[in-house]
Amino acid sequence: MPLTAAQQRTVNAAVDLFAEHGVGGTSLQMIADAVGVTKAAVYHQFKTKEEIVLAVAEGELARVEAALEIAEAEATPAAARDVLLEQMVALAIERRHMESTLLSDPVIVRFFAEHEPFRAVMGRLARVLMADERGREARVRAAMLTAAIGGAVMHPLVAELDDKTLRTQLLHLARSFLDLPD
Amino acid sequence: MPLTAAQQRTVNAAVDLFAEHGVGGTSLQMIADAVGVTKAAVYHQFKTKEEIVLAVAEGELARVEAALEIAEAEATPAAARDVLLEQMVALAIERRHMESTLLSDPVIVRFFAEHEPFRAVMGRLARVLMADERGREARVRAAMLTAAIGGAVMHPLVAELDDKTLRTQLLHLARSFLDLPD
DNA sequence: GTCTATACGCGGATAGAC
DNA sequence: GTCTATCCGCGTATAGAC
Repeated sequence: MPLTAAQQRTVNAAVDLFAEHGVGGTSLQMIADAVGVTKAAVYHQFKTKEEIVLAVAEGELARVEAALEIAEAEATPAAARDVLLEQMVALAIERRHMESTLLSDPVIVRFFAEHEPFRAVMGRLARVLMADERGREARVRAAMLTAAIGGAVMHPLVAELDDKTLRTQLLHLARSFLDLPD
Repeated sequence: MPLTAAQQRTVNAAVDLFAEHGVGGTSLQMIADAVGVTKAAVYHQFKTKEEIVLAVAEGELARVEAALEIAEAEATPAAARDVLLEQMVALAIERRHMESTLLSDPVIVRFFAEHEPFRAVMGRLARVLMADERGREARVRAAMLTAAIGGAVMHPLVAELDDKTLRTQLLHLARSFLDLPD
């Protein structure tokens, strides 16, 4: 179900505010003020705050799905995995400038853990990431790699690196973690 | 400054509730009920909710510091790094059973990012983790490794693995990421 | 479809009595 | 140390105007 114009304005404002103050730290009043309407007007667009969070999360999910589409179009599992690595790194780099807490927010995390559509996408992501491997080691490796790319961009240690350098290093080290050539 | 008995009871209750519902999802009323007193009594122990969060975060920090003490007692940087890896994996495994969101919670993350004592410990951790290396690659690698160990334990992909297996795999893969022997 | 007005309950926080 | 009472802001919710 596509969003109406008013809903889209609300979501856009919410994304910025969630990224800056966290979901729990963002009130409907703040969102309403940012859009330039009243609380009740926002509440009319989305029946609950959770629905706004859901819309924001779905927006994020859509980007991951787009990355998956590109990767899964490759001919071999190995090629798909490598393309997915590039996509994941690119998404993570974009994300780093939203003060953000957006994906580490418990509320968002809960959505990604509980709602089936999110789990399905995460399953696809894991499958491509593991290529043709199957064992425990491959699972742990995929879990670590996902966490490493997503978490490293927010780490103070890399705060001073510019986007291009960080992107190159992340991709290089991710490949080396998988014993892939550069 | 050590905690009074009443403060310790409050903190103990808070840790469990934060782990289950997140910081934002835990009200002072919930903490008060868990301890068996009123909200105002809790407020007498800690002037604000943030002070409770701080006390909880300091408890977590103390464990990381203890791990660092053990690692830094080693004779060489390489040995210190390897011992620290073991300690970090052990801490992460413990943590996995707190539904948790505790360390990924925006409120907690903010504390670790803004308060100097936390930054100092994180600096020590990074230093030991990088051993005698200095360059950009070492920094990104340390950031990825920290995120990978901390984040992987919560990943759905490894949910079915028992603690011992996960611990072994994490340590094995962390070492391989650093090109270390097992 | 979009908005205003208004009300209810809850969570964070403070003042002051015991 | 703990209580009662109270204040304010926010999230939820409804009725109704444009």
